[in-house]
Amino acid sequence: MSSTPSFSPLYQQIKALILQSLQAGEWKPAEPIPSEMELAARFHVSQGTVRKAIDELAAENLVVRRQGKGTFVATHAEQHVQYRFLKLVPDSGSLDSEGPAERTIVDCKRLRAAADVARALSLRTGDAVLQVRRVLAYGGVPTILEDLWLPGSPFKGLTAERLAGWRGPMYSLFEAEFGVRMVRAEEKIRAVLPDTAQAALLRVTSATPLLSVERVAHTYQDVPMELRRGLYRTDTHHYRNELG
Amino acid sequence: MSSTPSFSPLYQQIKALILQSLQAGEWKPAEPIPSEMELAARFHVSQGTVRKAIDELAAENLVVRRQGKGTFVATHAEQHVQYRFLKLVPDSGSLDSEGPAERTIVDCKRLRAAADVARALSLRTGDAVLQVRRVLAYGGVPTILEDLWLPGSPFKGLTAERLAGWRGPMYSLFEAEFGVRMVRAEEKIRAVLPDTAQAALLRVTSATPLLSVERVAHTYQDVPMELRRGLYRTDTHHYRNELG
DNA sequence: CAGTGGTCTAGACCACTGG
DNA sequence: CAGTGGTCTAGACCACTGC
Repeated sequence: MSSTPSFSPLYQQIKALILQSLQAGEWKPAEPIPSEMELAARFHVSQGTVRKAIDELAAENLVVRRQGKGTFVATHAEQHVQYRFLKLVPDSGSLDSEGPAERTIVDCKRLRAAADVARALSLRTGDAVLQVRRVLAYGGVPTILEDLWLPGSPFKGLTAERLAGWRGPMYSLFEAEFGVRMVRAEEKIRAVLPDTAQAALLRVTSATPLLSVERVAHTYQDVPMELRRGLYRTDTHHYRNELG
Repeated sequence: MSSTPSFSPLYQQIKALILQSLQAGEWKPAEPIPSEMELAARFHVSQGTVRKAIDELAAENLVVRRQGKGTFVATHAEQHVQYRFLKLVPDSGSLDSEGPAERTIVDCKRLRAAADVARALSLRTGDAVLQVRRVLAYGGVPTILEDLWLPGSPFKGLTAERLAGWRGPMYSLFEAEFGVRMVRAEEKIRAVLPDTAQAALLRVTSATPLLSVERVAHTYQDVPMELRRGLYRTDTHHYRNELG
């Protein structure tokens, strides 16, 4: 029924079209997308086909279904759990018994990308990047030290003040202020010892083993938009993972 | 159309019924389950309803769909990738460029469960458990040291010889010889320093930070059936995780 | 070729939300 | 109440597998 050429299941084509609209910003984060009926009419397919397309988008966390209300563009802000990508949890503390993290921006500057940073972000060595270093503390105990690198152009105008003044997850600032939506990420985890600067910021000795978590976060189309190197203290917290 | 009482969507009830059959061993690992049409007839529902039930089972990796052939009971054996639950990968090596692990059983004995082990396995302190210690090496380099605890009764008859003689993943031995199918697991990851015995087995100094991975693996109904504490060297490998 | 899972449709009805 | 997503059905046809 659709006029789209090529061959793949219809619902995949519909999914791709919806994805384009999401990416183009036709609907803003946390806003509803058109109803299944409307989309079915727009694309000249049955509601069931639209449904299957949206089912996949929902499974990939790009969109959130809410019965009786509609389907909404996913966001890192009002996410039922904040910090969607952070898997570090307190050892004993039940659920979110732990208050919000106390955040401190240690450093924030523009510089030219080193080779490894450039490669991770699909830039060329020497391209402008923004580097941020911050510490997250829980109950006064510094627990996470993060260095992160962002490509210069999409994040033009991002400053330490902007970061420090923001309430809520950093990724929701990226969405609201720069239109950059992180959709998927991959992490490489190692055990390391901190250098003296790192040890000082986390208030541990340099003989304390720490979790090194290197994350590359991607927007749509698997475009890498952030490199983040975290050092996690694991004496009071642990990295929690589910295996299916 | 179904006669099952209570209220939940029909396809959920069907899913539960199929799950019961899986659990009861009506169909063995790697064997096909009845076709959608047959199941629809058996349960007096439409094929579409069975389909949705099976879709969920497939999403949970309990079952594998193969177009034109049928739907098969998932197994840890012929899994397209072996070691379904092992997320440690070589740093540079592309995919499975790395040969199979060289496995060494260091120890295997029956003893009474300590409090922490008992709690993880939902046993009582002092209940019989089997404890195994083994080392996995890649290219002659010992990389993983694992201690694991299994509840005594389901694994009656498991010996070091049985383990050492088995080709393929340990979980596929559990399936084939003891009818125990691990379906889900959760891991708690920390950075630690090894004690002297651990350091010796991995041939590192006791100042080498290692990844501590504590896994609890569950069968059907979320019954815990294995506690596994792994120490991973992360100088040549890393723990890889995907975040959706 | 027959049998399997995979797609697509059209229509009915249910459950939840909000005005 | 009307509008949304969620379930269920029945039937047609497609794509892949193996005999």
